[in-house]
Amino acid sequence: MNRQIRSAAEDGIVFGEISSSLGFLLRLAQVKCFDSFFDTLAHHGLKPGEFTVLWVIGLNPGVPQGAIARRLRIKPAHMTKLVQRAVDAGLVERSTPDDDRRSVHLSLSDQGTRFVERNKPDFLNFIAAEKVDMEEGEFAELVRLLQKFTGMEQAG
Amino acid sequence: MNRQIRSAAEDGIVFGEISSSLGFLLRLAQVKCFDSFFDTLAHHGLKPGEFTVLWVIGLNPGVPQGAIARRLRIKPAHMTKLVQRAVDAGLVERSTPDDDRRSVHLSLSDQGTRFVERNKPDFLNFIAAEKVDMEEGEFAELVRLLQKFTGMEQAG
DNA sequence: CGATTTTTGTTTACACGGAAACGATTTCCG
DNA sequence: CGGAAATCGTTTCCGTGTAAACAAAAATCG
Repeated sequence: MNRQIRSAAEDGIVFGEISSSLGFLLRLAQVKCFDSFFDTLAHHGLKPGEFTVLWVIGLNPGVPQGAIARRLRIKPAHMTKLVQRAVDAGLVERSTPDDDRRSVHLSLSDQGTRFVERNKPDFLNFIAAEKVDMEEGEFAELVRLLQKFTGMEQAG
Repeated sequence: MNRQIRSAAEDGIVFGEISSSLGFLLRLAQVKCFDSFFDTLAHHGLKPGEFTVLWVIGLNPGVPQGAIARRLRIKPAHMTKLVQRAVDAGLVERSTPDDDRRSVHLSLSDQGTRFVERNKPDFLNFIAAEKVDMEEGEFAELVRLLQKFTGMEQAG
């Protein structure tokens, strides 16, 4: 018998060197987080990226749309649609400054501010709860290393 | 002057607690890996997931399609198309075992085997090169923690 | 055995995100 | 100044991945 075939049939699938690939592991980890996010926060009708954008606008009122897009690695075409939906929902307000009439600056509306404030606890609790599967120190270390890898150390 | 607005205008955007969110960091990290992948391996005409599937089929010939989909977190509907393209490209062969005629088992064709063998070095070099931005030990630790988080420790 | 339920993969319809082309403005320089 | 180039955001079009409904086969169970 070919042991490799048998083990595959038993779902003992072998991954080889790819199981040390950062990109591969990141995707698996992200899917896991994503699933967890929806299990926990689906009832808010929010997707992770949507809440993140609201959150960042709230912390940086008047920020140029393009600046957020660059920092969050959201492509301009997508950012336009994301912002459009948020404006339609009454959560975000656009303004065009006189000193550069190409650009669009973003702020939360009063309703948007209340929305973020109201959902903030759940969102932060979710961040805290992500670590359930790991030992405390290891989770902190994982976050630290990812911050370093992504260059997010200094933006807290 | 409002310091927060000024710093935003200078792109000194503040992220607050979200910069410790695992999901947020994973997305940024994945985008970074993704960009790096295309900078390095675009000329192969491969996307990361496509090569990964070929790789895993190569290591587990005759593996059921659904088993790969589950382990790689690829949804069945997507898996069907992915496999269809690989079959159309002559890289993968389907077979329906007699003992379960619902299922589909996958193997690399001769051409697919040669393809994986030929591109393996570049792919593995890419995995090795991902660590350029970090210190050696930290990169290894990051991989270890992600393996633990995703439950990939034992599948190497 | 025969009807119901479960499993496996496919089809269809759609949402998300991106590339390319574009319009509007600003900046750069000759 | 004035034309060329760069920047900023939007629009259009398309590829990718998903959910839902489906078809076929196998397992379950009365």
